[in-house]
Amino acid sequence: MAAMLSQTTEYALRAMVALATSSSEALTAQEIAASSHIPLDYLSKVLSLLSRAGLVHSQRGRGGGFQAARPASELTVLEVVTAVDPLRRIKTCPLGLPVHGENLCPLHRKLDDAVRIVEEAFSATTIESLVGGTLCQGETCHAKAV
Amino acid sequence: MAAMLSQTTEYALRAMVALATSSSEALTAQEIAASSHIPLDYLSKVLSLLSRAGLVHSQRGRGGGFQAARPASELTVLEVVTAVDPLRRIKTCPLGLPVHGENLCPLHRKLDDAVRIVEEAFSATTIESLVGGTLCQGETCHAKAV
DNA sequence: CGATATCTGGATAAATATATCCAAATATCC
DNA sequence: GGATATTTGGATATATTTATCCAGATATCG
Repeated sequence: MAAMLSQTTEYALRAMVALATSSSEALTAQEIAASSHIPLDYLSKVLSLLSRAGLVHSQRGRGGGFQAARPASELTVLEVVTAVDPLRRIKTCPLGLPVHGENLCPLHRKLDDAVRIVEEAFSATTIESLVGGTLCQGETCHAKAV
Repeated sequence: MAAMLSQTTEYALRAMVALATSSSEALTAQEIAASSHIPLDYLSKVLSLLSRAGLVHSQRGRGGGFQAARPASELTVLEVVTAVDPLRRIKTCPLGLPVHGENLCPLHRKLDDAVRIVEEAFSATTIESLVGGTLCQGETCHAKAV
């Protein structure tokens, strides 16, 4: 029953969209958690991953919070995914010894193809392109849903 | 750290390829487990799912085993995946109330797009097309890998 | 019918992902 | 400097996935 992307990935993307959407200098974890419906304590871990990956800057203490390290127009979905829960390309045979280049069996070549096309789609999608339609982001989701 | 596809899915596909590859009437779970390097007891559960979904026929007792219910040329990867661990299209906003049609926010529309293209790729891939290159299937994987 | 081989399915264990709790470090404000 | 707000990170709890164990049902063979 596994989704294609983990919950951690979903949270990381929501958080980056929240940061990209915000006009203020920085958002606290609490603010992001509230607006994006993410459990605060878990979000803290995810933001920590994003911080270590260099995608956000963090500031401790009163008045602190998180800021995107780069403009949303220069940040892709793939980078966010990779920071918290990388897509795993199949490079070697999962059954045995390493197999290089094109030497995967047809099954694993096809499965890797699927990962690759998702990778390509995500690398062509900026966080900026996810901002604007406020429907599933924050409170407005409930307001506008029917 | 989640892969895009679950271990269960990987096993189900290996098993279907094994059944499609075999020339004999039926394969026992033990034979499939050995040739495809799948834990026997776990494979039993997976084969049970495939059986309930009608993708394989099972026969109990001595001389029994599993057979593909349909020719491999008429069975797609998507059907196998769907039988054991369905891809979950995003149809409603994961944050709030149901949102119909095109009303997902940009983030979830993009994520659903990714699921959709994988779905399309898998529905265009037959199990038959996975048979033949024996590299990552069974013992030969170890033999030919360098 | 008895022995054997096999699937079926329940119970349980181990590993991993997700979530929660809370103390410590750090920065700001007064 | 003291009070407060915040990130950081360790410890633990819960849920889910994966794996294992084993008894029961069922079929074949002699």
